[in-house]
Amino acid sequence: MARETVATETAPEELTPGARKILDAASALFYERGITAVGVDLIAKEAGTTKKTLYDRFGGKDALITAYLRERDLRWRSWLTSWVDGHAADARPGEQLLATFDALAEWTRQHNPRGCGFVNAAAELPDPAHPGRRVIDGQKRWLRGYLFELSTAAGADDPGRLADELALLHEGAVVLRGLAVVADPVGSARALAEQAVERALSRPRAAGPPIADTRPDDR
Amino acid sequence: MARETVATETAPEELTPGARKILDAASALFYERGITAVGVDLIAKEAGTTKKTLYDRFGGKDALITAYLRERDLRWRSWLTSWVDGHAADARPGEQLLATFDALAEWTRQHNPRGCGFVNAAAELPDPAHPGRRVIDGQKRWLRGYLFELSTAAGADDPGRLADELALLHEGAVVLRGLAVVADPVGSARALAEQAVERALSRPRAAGPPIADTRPDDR
DNA sequence: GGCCGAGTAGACAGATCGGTCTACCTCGCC
DNA sequence: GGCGAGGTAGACCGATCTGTCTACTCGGCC
Repeated sequence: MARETVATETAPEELTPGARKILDAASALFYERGITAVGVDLIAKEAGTTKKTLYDRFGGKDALITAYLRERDLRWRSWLTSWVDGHAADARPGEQLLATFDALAEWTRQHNPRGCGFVNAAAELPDPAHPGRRVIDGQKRWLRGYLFELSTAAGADDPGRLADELALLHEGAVVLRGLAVVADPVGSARALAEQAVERALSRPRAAGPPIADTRPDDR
Repeated sequence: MARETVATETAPEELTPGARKILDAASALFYERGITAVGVDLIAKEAGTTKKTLYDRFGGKDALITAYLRERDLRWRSWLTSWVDGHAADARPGEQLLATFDALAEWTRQHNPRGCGFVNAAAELPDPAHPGRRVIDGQKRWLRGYLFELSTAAGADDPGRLADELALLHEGAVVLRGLAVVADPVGSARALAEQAVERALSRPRAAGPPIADTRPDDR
């Protein structure tokens, strides 16, 4: 029983060819049609494999859902960090914070026509005990933490507040991308972010003990 | 066939007692557990009625989903407008725009522990032809239009841009409410909104022809 | 009294759900 | 040559899905 769940524990590169095809098919179907609405039969058929392989490699649908979320999370993290590192490495303070919105713009263009995959998944996983929920929480916490780091490095007067605000703008932009009601949500978010960053940097943090982060609950 | 769909076309007050119980039960279950995951048998059982009544009154699950979204939409609209009218009727310009976030704060406290019901529903209704999608689009467009009206009344220099920004902040706040990663998302959104409103009102609109709205696609 | 809208009770249908199973094939490695 | 991991093919299970149906009850209205 412990061996079968190996696919959800190790790096995605170590997946068996069959498991790789299944995870690819499941990722596309889960995002495009919803998690509950997609059955394991369809996934196996779309992947060109059989349910046997699916259950041998992943153990069950819940584990497959979790693997889908985990891989999407990893992809987003490396996308964002490599973009920020590459496009604003030695720019003026605050530029890296705004670069996250440029990364988001390109990400949504390529991978997010239907809104945030994690928000959508959370809507379908109401049970807080579901393993996928931990991945979703981790993704949101990671982004907020990353923004907190960049805010601190930029010298924001209250990096915790700025991180909260920028995380909010990220979420709002991604969600509105999926609902065609605002012309350029990422652009609007970036404009608001510029204001927020400007304000946070206009009153530079006083020298002294570093300001503690004010995250809601770190358990 | 035309008669059966009466419940989805008329005001919710005109619902039959049985239909009322079914819609109430369905609304709670759809929001708390997700739309696809909830079956009609459970809805009928939870409502203390039978499937027969459900199909006689609503015609089918899709129509029931649409009725759920429609009623939730109406409730939110009247909640927001009455709050804004009551709490900031004769205040200084821009105050009404910020009052929408106070209304949102109380709304999420009472009705939105699991994020935006419309965003969650959109995640489960990928088919653009589903009648529920029109309700979701209508809700988002209405909010954006309402914010545009308030922005214009407040004398914003670019009410279209301000409406886009405030709509974005609303969405971000509601979504983040459902994911406990930011301490007070509505508060953060309100803080950002204050900045945006202040900026939009600091350069009052020049006299002359009214600025045309720049909505993405009004069909 | 007669009628009809509304509701209850519950069987029923066909499809699909997640999940298990047997049987067989193929490939690389010892 | 033998062995085991990975895969294919497909039957099978019980449960649940949406949706339909018959039969009966109740209450208000003409």
